[in-house]
Amino acid sequence: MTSSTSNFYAEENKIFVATDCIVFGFDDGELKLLIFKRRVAPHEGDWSLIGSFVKPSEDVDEAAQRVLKEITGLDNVFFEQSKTYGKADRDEGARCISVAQFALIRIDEYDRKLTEKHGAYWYKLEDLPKLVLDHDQMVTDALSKLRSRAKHQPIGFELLPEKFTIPQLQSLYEAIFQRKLDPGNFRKKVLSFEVLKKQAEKDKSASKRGAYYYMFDHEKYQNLLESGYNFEIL
Amino acid sequence: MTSSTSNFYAEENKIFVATDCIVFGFDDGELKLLIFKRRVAPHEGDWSLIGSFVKPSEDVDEAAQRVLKEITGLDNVFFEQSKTYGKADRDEGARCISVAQFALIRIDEYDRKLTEKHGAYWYKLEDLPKLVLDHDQMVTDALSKLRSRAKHQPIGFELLPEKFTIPQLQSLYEAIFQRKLDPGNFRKKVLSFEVLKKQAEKDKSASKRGAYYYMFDHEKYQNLLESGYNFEIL
DNA sequence: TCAAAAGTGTTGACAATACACCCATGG
DNA sequence: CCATGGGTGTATTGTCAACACTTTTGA
Repeated sequence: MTSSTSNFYAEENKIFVATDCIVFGFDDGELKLLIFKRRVAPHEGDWSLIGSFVKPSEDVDEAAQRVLKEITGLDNVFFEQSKTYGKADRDEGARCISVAQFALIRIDEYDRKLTEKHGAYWYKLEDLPKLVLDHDQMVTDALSKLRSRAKHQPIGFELLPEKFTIPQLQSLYEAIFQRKLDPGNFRKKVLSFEVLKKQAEKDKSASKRGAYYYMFDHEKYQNLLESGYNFEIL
Repeated sequence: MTSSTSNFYAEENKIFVATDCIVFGFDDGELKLLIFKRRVAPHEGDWSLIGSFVKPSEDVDEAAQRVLKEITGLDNVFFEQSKTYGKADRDEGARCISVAQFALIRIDEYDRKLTEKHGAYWYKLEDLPKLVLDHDQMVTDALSKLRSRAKHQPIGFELLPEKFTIPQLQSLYEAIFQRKLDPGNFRKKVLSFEVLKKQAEKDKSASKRGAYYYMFDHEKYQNLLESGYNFEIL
């Protein structure tokens, strides 16, 4: 704060702070987003991201965790801050800024009954309905952030089950970047990082031959990160 | 907001929102940061980033522009949002979240008298004093953001005077990335983008032979950006 | 036995790096 | 005339995309 702001510590300068979550999931070869239909005014009946006001006693990050837990039943979800939306007129109801955060969740783990109870659904990214306020923009921004992160760090793994095959991983990256990748080259690249542990079992669901399962080696990854390794995928 | 939040539209849920500016400048081959010594409580006498509360009637971005104008006299400064700091206990005075934004300014253009009047000074990045609250973290984060942006887009130009030489530009990038670059390769790379207009005059201040001035061609840059060109420097 | 997915190997084009070398000029 | 920084050319190395090829197995 500048030196001339002593009069600013006044109640009338306080404003609402919200957080909205852009929740990505991956299922059936498609990137999906968790949104819900508002059941209270304002904007009753409109589609919206999941969010909440931040309480004075809680961290902004905690607020996001709280909402997501409330709706999916999940703890310990991967979160990253996307961007803060601070236009004075962005919410016609009251002055309110919103800290957007994106989450990546394993779509096989969430609590279906809980989400349905809250009127929340998974939508394919391509056919999202119009969202309330500036939430469309939030999705666009978060998606581009997800892409740039996925390009340089293997965060994509957060969206897959613990055990996954290389072709599954490839299909995820194809969904994120919306383009086909060469199977041979993708495999070589991703294995060259040496952060995948090959399992003994195979997944036979997608082919007769079957594809070996792999697991992400968080420890090895941390070590490489700290020694400044550059994980450039694509 | 979730469906169970109607009671949240209550005055006691409002909190203070501030913005803090990480103001980078480039001078004398060094990256510098504009900070100031607080003259009012709390933390009187401590070094701090430049910032202000966001007024209920103004955009968060506007607030940053306002403060920077107040202290440097500059309008139309390059700004980018860095990150929002939302820990409940980050400011022991009052609950207050802060949206950090970094600015790049041409150090030859600012108003010296104005900054001095406000107790603000340019510090070399290497020997910054301890800053108030979580401002040290803000600087670290903004710096890493500056680096990743500078790597993929030529935002470095915002820090140089309108006319600059290739060696000057190189020296800026060396300051940003804290490592020496090969003059021949740097020149080739940066010219290969074809967004620099060569001028007729030379800068003779750094060598007897003199180096040609260049100017950034914003128009050409915009065109290339829109056609999806990848400006990867380094 | 064959279609289809998993996985391996090879190649050529191109980009990054290191570095040798010429240029211009003020002192 | 030479030290110094500006600027150009080139050889080597490494990386990436394309694609041919082999393996496996259920239907």
